[in-house]
Amino acid sequence: MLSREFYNRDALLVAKELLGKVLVHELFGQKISAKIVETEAYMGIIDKAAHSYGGRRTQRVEVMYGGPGFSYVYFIYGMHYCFNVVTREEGTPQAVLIRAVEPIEGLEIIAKNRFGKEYSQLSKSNLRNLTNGPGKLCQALAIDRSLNGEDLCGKKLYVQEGESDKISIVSAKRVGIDYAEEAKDYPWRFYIKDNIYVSVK
DNA sequence: CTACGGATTTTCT
DNA sequence: GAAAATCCGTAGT
Repeated sequence: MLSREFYNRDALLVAKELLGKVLVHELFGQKISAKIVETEAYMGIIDKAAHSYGGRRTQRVEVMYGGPGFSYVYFIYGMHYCFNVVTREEGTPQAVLIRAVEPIEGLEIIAKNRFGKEYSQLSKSNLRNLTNGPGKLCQALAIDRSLNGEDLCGKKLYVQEGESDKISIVSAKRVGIDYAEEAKDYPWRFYIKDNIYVSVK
């Protein structure tokens, strides 16, 4: 798995380098894994789109103020979870939102979690919508509030190296942050070019 | 293919 | 009391 030091850097750098790596959740002795294909950097104090903008420090965002390499999971729109990786040292509240992944292992569990069906019964539309969004991948990988604050340098939820294929990275505006004034146009979303699981091209 | 609105509840003001 | 780092179904082109 990735070292604590990997996460102890600016979210912009970590967001780019997480692309192509593999997110793993071990649950009930089963392994669910998926390649990270889309991320967004949230740069903390100076970023109007970040939950920690201006040093806002509430119960919800507390984990962002802790050390690097821990998970930040929050509940949004009354029904979805979003999974982030906390970056930078204690006191500097940055994070990287994982926006989309490509399923690798545990396909049956993923299919069941998302659509309550066997993998072989999924429609073409089902397959395309398995993990191509922040809320969708949390449902697919069974990530919920109980995993908020989880140590990603542990054995339950972690990120490991992927295949060392060369990937082409695209930068784009972040999604769903129209309230963030000038910050809404910053090119702080990154994704793997031509990957079909990317949520917004 | 795009556009739109409803769902549903935590979180913060 | 309002907004939210989203998703899904339906209707229209």
